[in-house]
Amino acid sequence: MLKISELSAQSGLSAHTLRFYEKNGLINASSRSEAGYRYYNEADVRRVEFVKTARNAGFSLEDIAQLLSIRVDKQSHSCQEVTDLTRHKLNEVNAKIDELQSMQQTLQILLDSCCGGPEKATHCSIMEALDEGEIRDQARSKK
Amino acid sequence: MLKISELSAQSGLSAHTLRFYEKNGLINASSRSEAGYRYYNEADVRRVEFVKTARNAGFSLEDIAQLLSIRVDKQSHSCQEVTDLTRHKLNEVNAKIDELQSMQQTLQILLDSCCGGPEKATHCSIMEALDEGEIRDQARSKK
DNA sequence: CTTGACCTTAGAGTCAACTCTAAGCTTATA
DNA sequence: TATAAGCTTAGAGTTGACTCTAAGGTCAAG
Repeated sequence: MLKISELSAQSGLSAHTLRFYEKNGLINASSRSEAGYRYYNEADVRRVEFVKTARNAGFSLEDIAQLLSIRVDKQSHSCQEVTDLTRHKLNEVNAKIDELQSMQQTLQILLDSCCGGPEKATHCSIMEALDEGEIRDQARSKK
Repeated sequence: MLKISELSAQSGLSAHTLRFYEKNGLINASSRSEAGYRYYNEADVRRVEFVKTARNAGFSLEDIAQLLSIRVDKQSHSCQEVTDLTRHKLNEVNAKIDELQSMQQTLQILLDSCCGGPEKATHCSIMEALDEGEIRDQARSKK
């Protein structure tokens, strides 16, 4: 049984974050000491690791809550539900990458166009490009 | 001279956003009617367009404030300042892309590994992979 | 028995970039 | 002249994922 600081050390998540995840229904300490201290058993630790792994894969806490509810009762859920979540997340990630790559290109072009020296910015080609607005408009994701 | 709703229509930014930008020192209406209505002249409109363009390129509002302060007094600033800002932003964008591409790969591998069918999730390989934590750890950007 | 490290809670604060609300003027149209 | 559309402000709310604070209880070592 681990105390919260021990789980924190082991998992790399702060005690604050562990409590925050608990408040949001993601994890739980399966028992408490008389004084109310959280004690985590092996299953708790595995659940925390699951959350960490899913978070690393890019899932939001809300997504993870869904994945967890599937995890505790796999009988009642299908692979399709899991792939749907995953595909949806992948689409989001892809959209974000597209957006960033477009910015990357723009910024690279700007950088390449400018001398970058100690010259006065009076004729700086970056400033000119921004002034002209010659940069293609870009779908910006809202959320 | 444009009223705020007219500038809004022309620029595609909401009146709310225009006021918000003003509150943050990015833009200004160079004059006001007797009743206090904002009136934007051509220079104002150009400044708003500059902000829009810079935002599309990926600059934060804080970056844009800096770019604007260079813009109004190019004599006192060098190309290097401008490229520094741009390079810094490019580095941020590149880091974010790396992070997202790593997620993309992970998610794609997960998706490829799972049947995605109506089968019960009892042996779902995505759930298993998340359980095993076999997914490489990933630097997650803080801000 | 005291000190200091650790634990508890509810709740507030942070970040960025909006987005919206309320309450009250102003202006254009019918 | 009445109505509706549009403008003003200060200030609060949104989102996601934390991060921190305050006020207090607990526990092990010296």
